[in-house]
Amino acid sequence: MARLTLERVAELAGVSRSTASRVINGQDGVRPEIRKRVLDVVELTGFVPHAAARTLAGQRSRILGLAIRQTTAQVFSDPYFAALVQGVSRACNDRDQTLSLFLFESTHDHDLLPSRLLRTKLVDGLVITATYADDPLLWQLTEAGVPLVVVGEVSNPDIPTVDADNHGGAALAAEHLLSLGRQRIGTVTGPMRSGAAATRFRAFERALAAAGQPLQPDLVVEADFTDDAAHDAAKRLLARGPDAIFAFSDRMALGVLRALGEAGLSVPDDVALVGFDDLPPARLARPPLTTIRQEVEQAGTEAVALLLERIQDPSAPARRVELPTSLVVRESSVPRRAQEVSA
Amino acid sequence: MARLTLERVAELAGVSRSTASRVINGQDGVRPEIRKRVLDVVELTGFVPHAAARTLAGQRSRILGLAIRQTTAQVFSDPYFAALVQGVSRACNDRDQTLSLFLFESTHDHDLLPSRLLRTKLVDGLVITATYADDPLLWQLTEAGVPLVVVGEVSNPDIPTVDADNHGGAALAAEHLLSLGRQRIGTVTGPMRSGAAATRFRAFERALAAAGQPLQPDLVVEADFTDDAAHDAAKRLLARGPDAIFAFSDRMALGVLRALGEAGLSVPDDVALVGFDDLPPARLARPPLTTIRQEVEQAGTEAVALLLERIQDPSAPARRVELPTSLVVRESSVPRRAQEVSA
DNA sequence: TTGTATGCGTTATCAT
DNA sequence: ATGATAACGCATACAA
Repeated sequence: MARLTLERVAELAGVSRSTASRVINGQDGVRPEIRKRVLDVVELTGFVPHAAARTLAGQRSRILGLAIRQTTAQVFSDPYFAALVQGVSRACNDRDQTLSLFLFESTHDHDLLPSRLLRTKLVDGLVITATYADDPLLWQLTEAGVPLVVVGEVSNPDIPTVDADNHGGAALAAEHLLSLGRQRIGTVTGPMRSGAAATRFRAFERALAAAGQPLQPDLVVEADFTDDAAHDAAKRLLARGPDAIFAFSDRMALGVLRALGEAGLSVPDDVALVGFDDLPPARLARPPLTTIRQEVEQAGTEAVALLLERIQDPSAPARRVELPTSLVVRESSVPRRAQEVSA
Repeated sequence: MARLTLERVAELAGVSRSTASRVINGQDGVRPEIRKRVLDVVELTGFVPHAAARTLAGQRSRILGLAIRQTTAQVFSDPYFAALVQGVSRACNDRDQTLSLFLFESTHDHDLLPSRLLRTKLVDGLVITATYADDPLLWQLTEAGVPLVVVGEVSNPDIPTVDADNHGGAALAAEHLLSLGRQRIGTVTGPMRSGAAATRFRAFERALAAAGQPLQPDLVVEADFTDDAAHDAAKRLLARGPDAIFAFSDRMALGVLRALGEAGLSVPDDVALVGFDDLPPARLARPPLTTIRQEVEQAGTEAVALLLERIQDPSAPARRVELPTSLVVRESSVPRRAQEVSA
C-alpha cells in the first residue's frame, strides 16, 4: 500500500494540498466546514505528516537536542542528570518536540556536535549542560548560529541560561550551620571551573564572613562532583577537625558521609553535614541529609521553554531564568529530637 | 551566505551531483582521482549533508529511538537505565546514528509512540525496554512494521531481544548462598509480570530445590524494582527469620540493607545478602554488596547492533542475544576475614 | 478563503 | 565511470 500522504488526504477531503496543510498545522483562514472535513479524514486515516518532509520544506525539525558532557562514565548515573533528562523529556512531549540525546566526551566527539548536529540541521536547537563557564564549545555553537540554552552558568551573557539560585542556596547553607552554633565550618566544593561551584563558594564565603566568622582556607577542599572524590577530599578535611561541612551536591555529601563514618565521627553531633540538590538519595541517606533544595526537573522544562523561545526569535535578548532554592532540614544537621522540639 | 549543498560541492569539484553523492556515501565505482577531488572539497568546505533531505530521498533517517517506560518518576534515576542509556548512546555515536530518547508513561503517551515516532518515519527503529513480557505496545509496534529490539524478555519470539542470562545468574546466587551453609534462604523478587523477575525466580527456586533445600513460600516477598518497595517488603520478610536474602536488583538490595539495619541485624553474620546487577551502588554500599554481575552497558550497545541488523533486513529471523552473568563476592555475604582466607 | 506552483537537498534510476 | 532527471512529502509565497 502506498504511503499515506498529505496529497492523498487532501484528495479524500476534496481540497487542495495547501488547505489540508493549513488545517493540519492549525493555521486559520479556513472555513470551519472545510476544516472539519479535513480533520475527519485525518482522524479516519490516522494521517501523520512525514517528519523529514516537513523539516525539508519548513526549515524546522521539531527536534530538540540535549547535550551532556560526560566527564566520567559515572556522571550520567548522577541523579541530577537523571532528573534533568526527565524534565526535558516531559517538556518535549508536552510541546510536541522530539528529544535527541547527545552524551559526549570531551575529545573526539567534541567536533562531532557542531558538525553533525548543527550543519545537518538535525536539531532546531540545543539544551546543553555540564560544561564550564567559558567552554569553547559554547562559542563554537553560538558562532555556528545554533539556538542554545545552557543549564548552569556561563560567562557569555548572550546565551540564555536556566540555573538554580546558587548564591542564595549557599548562603542558606552557611546561615543554617551558623545558627547551629558551629565554629569550624568547612566545605567540600565542586571544581572551581564550574560556574555553579564558583558561585556557591563565593556566596558561602561571603555569608560566613558577614557573620563575623570567615571561612578558614584550610577547611576548604575541592572535589569533582562524584562521591568518590568527595570521600577522598573529606578525609583530608577531617584531619583539620571541622565541626560542620557543606558539600556542593548531595552525591558528594554521600561521599563525605562515608568518610565521616569511617573516621568514627557521629553526624550531626560531631560534624553537621549539609548537601545541595535534594534529590532522592538525600532522603535515603543515613542519617537523612539536610540539603539545599533546587528544582532540577523544573530546570529541564524551563530550559525547553527558553529554547523554544530562542528558536522562534533568535535575536531576542537572552533571558536568564533563576530557579529558587530552599533549605531542607533533616537529621544530618539537626538531631530528630531537636527537630521535634522546634516543630 | 547560501547554505552549502551537495550541488555546490559538486560544482566546486567539477563533477555532477550524483558523483559527489557517491563519494560522500562511500560507494565505489568512482575513479580514485575524482574521489579525491570531491573529498578535498568536502574537507575544505566542511560540508555535511542535510539530514532531512537525506531521509526524504533515501528512506532512512539514521535516527534510532530508545524508549523507556516510566513506571515512576524514580525509575529513570535507576542506575540500570543510566548504564543502558550510556551503552546505547555510545553505540549510536560509534555507528553514526543519532539517538532519540522517549520516556513515556503508560497512559497518554502510549499511543504517542506508535503514531508520532513511527508513522512520521522519524526513527528507523526502536530499542525498547522496561516493558513486560506480553506488553500490547510491542504488538502495536511490530504490527506497524517498526524494526524493534527489546532489552529484556518478551513472549513474542519474532522480536529480537538482548538480555542477561537471568537463569544462570539466579542459579549462581542460589548456589553461593547454599555454599555458605545458609538454611533459611529468602528472596525479594521483582514484579512477576516482568520477564526478568519471573525467570530469575524460577531459576532460583529450581537451584534451591536441586540442592534438596526447596524455597519456602513464606520466605518470598515481591516488590517493584525500587529500593523503597524492597525495604518495605524486606520488613515483612524479616519477621520470618531468614538467614539469607537474594534481592533481584542492587537497588532493591539497598532497600533490604536499610531494613536489615533498622532491625538491628548484622550483615552478613545474621543475614547474608546478594543483589543483582553490579552497578556502582553495589560497591559503595555498606557493607559492599555481593551481587550477580550483568553487563548492562554492553546490553545497550548490543541492542543497537541488533537493531541495525534488523533495519537492514527486517525479514531475517529474530536473533536473541544473551549476555553472561557472574558472581561477584563482597562483604554482604562473606566477611572480609573469610575472603582473605580463601584468597 | 482557497488553489497553484515552486523549492527544500538529497538519493536513486536510468541513460550514456 | 559519470551525468541527467525524477522522485521523496511537505510548506509557503503568490495568484485567484
